[in-house]
Amino acid sequence: MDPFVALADPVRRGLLVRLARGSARVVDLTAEQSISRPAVSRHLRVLSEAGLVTAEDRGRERHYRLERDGLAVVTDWLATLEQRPRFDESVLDGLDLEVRRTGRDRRTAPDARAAHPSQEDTA
Amino acid sequence: MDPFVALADPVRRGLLVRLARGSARVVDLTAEQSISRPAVSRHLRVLSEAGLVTAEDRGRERHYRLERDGLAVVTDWLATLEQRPRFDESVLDGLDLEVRRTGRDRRTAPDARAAHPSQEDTA
DNA sequence: CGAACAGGTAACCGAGAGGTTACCAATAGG
DNA sequence: CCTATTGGTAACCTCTCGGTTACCTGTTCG
Repeated sequence: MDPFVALADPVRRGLLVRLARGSARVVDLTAEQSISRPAVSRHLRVLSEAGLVTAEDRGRERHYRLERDGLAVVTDWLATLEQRPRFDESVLDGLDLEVRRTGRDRRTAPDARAAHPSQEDTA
Repeated sequence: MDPFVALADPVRRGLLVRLARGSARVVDLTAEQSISRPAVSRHLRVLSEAGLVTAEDRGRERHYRLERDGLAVVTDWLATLEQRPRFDESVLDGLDLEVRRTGRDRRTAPDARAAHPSQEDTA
């Protein structure tokens, strides 16, 4: 299960916030969520399959716990996004505009658009 | 628009990854996504409303750019989750189990469950 | 043993997400 | 000026998501 999808639901985020304070049983989690217990149970299953929580059975009750390691895949992805490239194509992009304008006047270098390929032919 | 929801879709994440390399036009983005341009356009709108991208009109084309500041709300939330509480309730939780077991033998302190309130009465 | 409690699953249902095609406006450029 | 290009929007359709109620199993304990 995709952890990004798991985090998209506000109820599930609420459950995670609650579990960040410590493990809890399903009934306890349900009491704070104003939705039915089966709904909470399914949300917990999604979170579990996403690797964001783990469950431990103790007799007739099941204790869910936040699995912080599961957050790594999300934080790592975000970290790569925050890294700006060694050479931002957007400057290329602006440069491209200049070339094209010049091309309009000089009527040369029509291959300027090769910089950002818009292959309509393949589509 | 909820940035968490915006990040839940793999196509949108792909768009963000692409934009992390530099700004791009809609046709360019569409060429890499194997879905129709209107679909890409709507994804971009979602990302824009989530504050994850910004658009700049240049003539007839629109250049989308990654808005790294918009990621902050997500990363911040994740950061709070990763903070373990000064006193984890799960130890309380384990302690609670002891008390309850003792209670079973001694038949005393039935209010032990007050530690984790399961108010069925309110439901 | 039998009642109460904890919790998962199944069946069902309405709303919304995401895809497509068709259409439109605006700009670029021969 | 006329056509191609860019890109947004509308209408439509399907499928999944998230909710509920009903039902079941397993554990606890008087």
